[in-house]
Amino acid sequence: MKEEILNNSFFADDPVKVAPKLLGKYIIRKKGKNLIIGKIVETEAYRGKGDKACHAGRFGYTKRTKVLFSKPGTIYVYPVHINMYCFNVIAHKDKEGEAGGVLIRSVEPVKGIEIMTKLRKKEIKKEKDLINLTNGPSKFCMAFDITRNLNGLPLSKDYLYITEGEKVLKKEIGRSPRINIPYAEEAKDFLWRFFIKGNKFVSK
DNA sequence: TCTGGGATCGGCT
DNA sequence: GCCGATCCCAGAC
Repeated sequence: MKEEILNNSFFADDPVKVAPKLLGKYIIRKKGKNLIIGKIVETEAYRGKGDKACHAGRFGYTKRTKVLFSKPGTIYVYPVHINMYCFNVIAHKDKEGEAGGVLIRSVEPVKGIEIMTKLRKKEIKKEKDLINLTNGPSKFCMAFDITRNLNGLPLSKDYLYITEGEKVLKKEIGRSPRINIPYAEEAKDFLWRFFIKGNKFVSK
């Protein structure tokens, strides 16, 4: 495992290229003295222009979507339903008017499992309970205490950051259409979901 | 094991 | 008003 922190240039590219590159990376949440660490095992790319699944593509520049147009490496958190959030990192070719991001769909717990368990208000009795802790975009947000007060902030070693983590080979990466975007017309068939093949913490 | 429905917030359609 | 980049539980098999 490499502890080197990714810098913003990592995210200054097409989200469809950044999304698979994030697999195997460690996402780290700092809460006081405690660290919560997860290995990223599933991501989805959302490209601004021409992507009807992406909020920026559907609605243009609005109060909610303006964060998608901000600098690569910015945090985008938004409520998807009641008390549930999704976490994205802004990724695009750092040019005026560009928008896009990468959704973290699931992670494998590496450290701080007791804290995640408390935040999720769950108990771990079987292996299945452990998998259920972080194998979905909103579950991951709950387990990592990611809420909308992080929306619009940059990734930072003070509270939330991503490191090199583990290397993932190309042949280990699977891809599929994105999940739960039936309204996105032709964009719902784009193979913009990426995951580590065979990893138990992948959501489907 | 699988499926359908409820939750009851918040931004835009 | 409408409905979602979701989760969880109850009830059916």
